[in-house]
Amino acid sequence: MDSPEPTAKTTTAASASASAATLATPSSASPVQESPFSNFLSNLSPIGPVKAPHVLQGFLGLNSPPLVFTSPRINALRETSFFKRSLCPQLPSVEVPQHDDGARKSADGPGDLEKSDLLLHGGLTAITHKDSDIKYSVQVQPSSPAGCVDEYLADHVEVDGANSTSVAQNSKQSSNVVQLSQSGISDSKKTILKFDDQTYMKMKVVVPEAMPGETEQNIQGKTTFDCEPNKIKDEKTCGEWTSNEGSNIESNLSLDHASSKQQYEGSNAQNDASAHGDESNWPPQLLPGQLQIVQTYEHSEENAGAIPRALVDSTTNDPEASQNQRGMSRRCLQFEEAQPKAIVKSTNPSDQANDVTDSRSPATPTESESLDSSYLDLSATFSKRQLVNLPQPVTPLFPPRHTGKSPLTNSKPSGIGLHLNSIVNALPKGHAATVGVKLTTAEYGMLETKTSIAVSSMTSESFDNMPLHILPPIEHHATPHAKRKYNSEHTDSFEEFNQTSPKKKRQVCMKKPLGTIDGEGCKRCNCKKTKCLKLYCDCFAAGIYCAEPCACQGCFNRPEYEDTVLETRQQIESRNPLAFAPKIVQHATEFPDDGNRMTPASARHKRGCNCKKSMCLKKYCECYQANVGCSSGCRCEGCKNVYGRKEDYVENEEMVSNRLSKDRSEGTFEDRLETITNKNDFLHSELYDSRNLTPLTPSFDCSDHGKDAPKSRILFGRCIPSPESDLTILSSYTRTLRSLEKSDFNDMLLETSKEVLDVGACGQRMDYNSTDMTDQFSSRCDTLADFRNLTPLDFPSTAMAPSTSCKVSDWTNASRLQLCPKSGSLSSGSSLRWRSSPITPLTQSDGTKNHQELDSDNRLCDILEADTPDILKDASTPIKSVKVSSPSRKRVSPPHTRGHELRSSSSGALKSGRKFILKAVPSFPPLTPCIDSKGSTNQNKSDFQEKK
DNA sequence: GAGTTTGAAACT
DNA sequence: CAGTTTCAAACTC
Repeated sequence: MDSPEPTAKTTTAASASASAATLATPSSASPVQESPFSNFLSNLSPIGPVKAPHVLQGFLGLNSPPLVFTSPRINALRETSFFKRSLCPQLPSVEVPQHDDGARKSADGPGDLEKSDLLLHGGLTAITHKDSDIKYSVQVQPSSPAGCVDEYLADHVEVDGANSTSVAQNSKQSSNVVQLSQSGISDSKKTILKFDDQTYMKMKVVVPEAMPGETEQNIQGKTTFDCEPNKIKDEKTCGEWTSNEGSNIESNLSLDHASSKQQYEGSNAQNDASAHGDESNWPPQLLPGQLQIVQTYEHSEENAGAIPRALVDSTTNDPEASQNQRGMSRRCLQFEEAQPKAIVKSTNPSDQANDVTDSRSPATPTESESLDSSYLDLSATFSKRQLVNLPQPVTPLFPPRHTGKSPLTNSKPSGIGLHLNSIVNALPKGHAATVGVKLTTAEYGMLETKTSIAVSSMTSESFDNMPLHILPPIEHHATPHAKRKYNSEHTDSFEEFNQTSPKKKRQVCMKKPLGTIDGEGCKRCNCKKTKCLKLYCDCFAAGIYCAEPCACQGCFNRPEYEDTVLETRQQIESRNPLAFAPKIVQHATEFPDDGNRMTPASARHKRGCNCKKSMCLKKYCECYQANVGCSSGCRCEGCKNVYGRKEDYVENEEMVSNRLSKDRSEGTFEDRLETITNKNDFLHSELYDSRNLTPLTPSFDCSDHGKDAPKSRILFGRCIPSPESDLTILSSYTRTLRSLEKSDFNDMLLETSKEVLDVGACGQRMDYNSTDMTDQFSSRCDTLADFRNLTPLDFPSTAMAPSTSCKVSDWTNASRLQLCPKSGSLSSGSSLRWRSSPITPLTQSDGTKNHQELDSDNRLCDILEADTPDILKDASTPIKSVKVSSPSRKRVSPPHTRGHELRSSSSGALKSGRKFILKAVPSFPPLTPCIDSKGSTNQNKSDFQEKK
């Protein structure tokens, strides 16, 4: 933890080369915040005073090189560190001033240093994530407290000054930085905003936001934060920029952090250890992010080197490109370059930058960036996917969850859980889609990140439609991009709140716009005693910030109190992981076994209602309020729910279970599939139309072409073994997937999807082939249930509970892996995808061949699964989740046990789930809308048949 | 708009 | 886990 200094020493000593030495020294200094280097730097350059701090910071980043020399690890990291260096310059300019100030302002004592170290570590971890995925950016922010950010920034700055690599950028930044430093912290911030244009402003904004979120953020961070809003407000889009760009900044920060981290680690083994320790010690918010990051880092380490380079290159290039693009380009570069790795290591920013910029096609700064980046990321991810192993590199997604803590990260990750809730409750269709994406990203890490990215890219357009200010923590914003766009569009709202802009996490609940679907969008709460920090508050429960329309008193559910909100969320989630999960889930049980029967309301309330006097005919009843029928989970008395009585539901379940048993014995698999598909389509259409619950983003809808969306939902529903499965969630995921398809990403996905489908088919075959179909199903169902349990989600919740995510994220990741495969087995259509879910290429022993290939697609599935799990979990089946998956995504848990239990319990739902699974398979073709290309679905189907 | 009813959330 | 309390929305007037 405290080792930073030692590391610095080592680094300095090691840094024999002049450039390396300069860089290294700063880096070392930056962590420690010691001024020797800064002084030295100041002396060297006229900018000195300003740069000195920057240099220090930058050097921190630079230190990595020296560090490299010092520590054996460094070698591995070196490349990354170098890349990071290049990257650092970009960020540094912005952060450096803050960092320096913050460091100085903050107690100079060792404690501060430790903090910084911790932060740095967190940043490093975050960086690793970055390398793997876009998510990293998000993670970084969330994970790293403001202090961390500052340090990182400082490092970057130093790097800029020190490194010649990113000359142009550095020059720009350095100038800005210098000015800032001179002006003073607050002034510097202001100036930064001005200077930064987009990127710089973003950086500052991000930092301040992050800082404010944390309790003890550096004074600088606070000052910046305070100042920023005003400036932002002044600038029309300040809020927007912050929010939108926040993602970029996050990415940048994350990158920087990553670079610093790597360097840092490389230089000091101790630092690494300390870093880990620090991570553990970090504030809860940070911890989750860090944890996630760490995990991802581990996975991504292989790729880390390449990625960092890419990042660095991108960053270097970014300066040249528009600032907005920078963030995006970085991400994109990371992904894109990650594969190429070789491309640039560090110094040749221009070339890479050019490439990046070229690749990008920014329509508008924010949007274009977001979109472009998303696309790029996607492409990168896909390229990775091609390898099948990609998921790991992509890893960064997790951080988003954690992001709840850090504004940036929060925005992305948190989105999921909250989104789900919000979506279910009131979010517009578009939101739902986003939610799904977010969820996936947040919890599923790499896969999620990819998907999220893809989604974000895809949805970015749709995001415009997304007015909701979803709490970041819960939902991991699929991608910063989406946020960006969203923010830009909704900046006004943000401005109102003042804060907000940067924080992506929760988006303030737009007055009514959100409710586009419902009309309400966000309910206006009227909390008086809970400060809108309890589930009593609809806004809080939905993962959104309270907005003007709210009549709440003493409201803390506002961006200004993001930290408080996140903490509270975590607490609530700790008590009930599903607290923020969507309440409405679709029941598999209702699936039309007969084929003709469509349960208009397949959706059900997770926990069910407990009405005694309202007979479920008033809005007191949550089921009624959600326009869903009561289910066996309800404890209502005298249920007369017009959407479906509890009694009827129970009967259905029984019938379904009976039929399933029958079908198994009698019907041919294909026939079933056909019938099922037909039914499903119908159901989907109904559900989709009837339900407000699953708001699709327009974009998604478009992609789906209407039909597809419903189908996809249906499939998912089928996939869900348990009656409780959330169609809505699934649908959202599918939508996201679809959106992805639209994007460039589609091609990649299609290929992968095909493979995945094949795999899924194989998996299904396996299942079917297996003598005990039921067992398999049950097991799968179990796995799904496990997933549910595992990933309560945050997706939603996770999304909602990004903060809690730390724990959740870990297990969720594992669960995902398992789930994917299992899920695949369960539900044919969705299952295929899930199965294929790359995450667990292997998870399923089913022996699917190319799980890896599938994995890429599976990621999406995973995401979906992740979402579904939450729902599922919540939903009826409290199946005990068996921790299953290992980080590697292999299935650890034995589904059988569960399956066994399920059998024994033999709830109709389970049975129905099985049927669904079979059905789902056939439905794939229709589902195609989902991420997977239609062709892929067809192939899957064919494959499946063949296998049969 | 005030008061009552209701059921979920929170607490014990 | 069950019972009680608290809370805010839904509802009524």
